[in-house]
Amino acid sequence: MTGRVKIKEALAQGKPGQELLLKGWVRSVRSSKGVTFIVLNDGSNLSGIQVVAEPDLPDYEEFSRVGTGSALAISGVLQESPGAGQALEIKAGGFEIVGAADESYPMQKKRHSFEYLRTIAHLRLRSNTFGAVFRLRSALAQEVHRFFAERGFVYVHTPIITANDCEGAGELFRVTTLDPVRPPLVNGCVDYAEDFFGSATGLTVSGQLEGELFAQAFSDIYTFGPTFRAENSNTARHAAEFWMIEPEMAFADLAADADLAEAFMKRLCRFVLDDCAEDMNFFNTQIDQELIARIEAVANAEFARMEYTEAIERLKKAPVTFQFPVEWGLDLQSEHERYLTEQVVGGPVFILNYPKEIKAFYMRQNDDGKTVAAMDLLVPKVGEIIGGSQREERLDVLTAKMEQSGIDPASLWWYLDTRRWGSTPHAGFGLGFERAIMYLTGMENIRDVIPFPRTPRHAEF
RNA sequence: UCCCGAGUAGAUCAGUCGGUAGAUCAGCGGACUGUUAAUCCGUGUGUCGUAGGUUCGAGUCCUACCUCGGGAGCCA
Repeated sequence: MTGRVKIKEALAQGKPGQELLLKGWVRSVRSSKGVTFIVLNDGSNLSGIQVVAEPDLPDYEEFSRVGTGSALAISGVLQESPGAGQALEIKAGGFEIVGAADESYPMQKKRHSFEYLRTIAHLRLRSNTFGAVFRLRSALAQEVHRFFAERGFVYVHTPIITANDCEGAGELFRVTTLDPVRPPLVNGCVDYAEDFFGSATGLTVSGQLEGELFAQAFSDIYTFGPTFRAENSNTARHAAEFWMIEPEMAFADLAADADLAEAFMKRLCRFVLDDCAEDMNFFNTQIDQELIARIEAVANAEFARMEYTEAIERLKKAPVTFQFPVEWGLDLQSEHERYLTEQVVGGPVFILNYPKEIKAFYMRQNDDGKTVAAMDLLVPKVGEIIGGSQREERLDVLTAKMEQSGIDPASLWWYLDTRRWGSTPHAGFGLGFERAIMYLTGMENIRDVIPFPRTPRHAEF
């Protein structure tokens, strides 16, 4: 007998007659007088493996009464299964109850609501759905790195603690070592000069600005790390802590940015279909029956490109009434985005060149004086999934935009320095990792694709 | 933060006109020689979210608060 083997390996590479040692947790027990079946799962796959025991097994009685949730070690022989539902199973020759679980184990064999499972986030990991979600999340993260590595992108770890919230994107979580009850004051305000970093600091809301600095030295870079927003938003799509992927390319314009985003999205779709097939089939069966067809369509699609101005014209001509107004100069609402991608295009579409008033200060001013080189990628069912832009590389234009936006250029002197010496046209985009997972799995709540989600009033586990 | 909905057994829910608490599943006990969320028989379970109020009487009506969910805004 060799050492412990993962169940996925045993099923993929094992041959009938082979002796195995398996370890995992009990998902279900089906017992009758002459035979007992236990589904054992060790997290390596969705299905687990069926363990068969007959009364000749030493301590058969104890085995047949083991509780759901128990940790077991099973030694036995792999054999072809006469029953339907699985090709291989293991005939138990010996077992050890590594960690017992009694009847108070909160997870039942039957289906639970996601709301209930969130209250036992430490145990929901042992369910089919969350096993599939977090296996896929792990595999997808590794694929993100492979995608960029193959293209020669440098992976940057941008700071998590930062003194700049200049993007104005969301509220900052404060980071401080000052006494919250009696902070040092100067002129009635908290004196952050006394604080740990000598200035007011918080958790990062984006690594983009630092990413741009790296792009001006390494050409092509990406960040992939945690991001924090202290917004009090209670929706299925918002979390206070989430992971974001932000590539940035020097010597690149908006078209190159869209090309990268298209290749990236298609790659992620292709990957989960090919390499997470068992889990994807589960999602397709249990969560969203059109999932695989939709992801397959995106993987094979030619992404359309449409000017914002044209998008507005199309929406105005649309034979449907929208809840929100459609007017050049206004931002697109979710209903507009979905109409464009689902009805007008029938597939993924980039909307390009938005009015400058509704976009961030760092986006590149177009020659028309009215728009900036921004892009949003819209996909069926969710709307916007990627947002990006070509950045303003001209020092004078950028400085003026900052002043118009109420940002003190002096506070971002280092950002402006990259425009001062060796400035290049450059572009990048941002993708919320959890939103990508939601899209690829059909899961509808961000709290169910983050292991231990942080949302207003929730930092448990 | 705003709007809407919900909170009853371990889980998911029903509860009529205000009259004193119910189903299914899980669990537990038993049966069963190949099951697949096994099946069959038997069996128990309650601070009805919290605090007030109306009433002879409140799970049910009223008020406030708490929590959760959905939608919106904001966004990734």
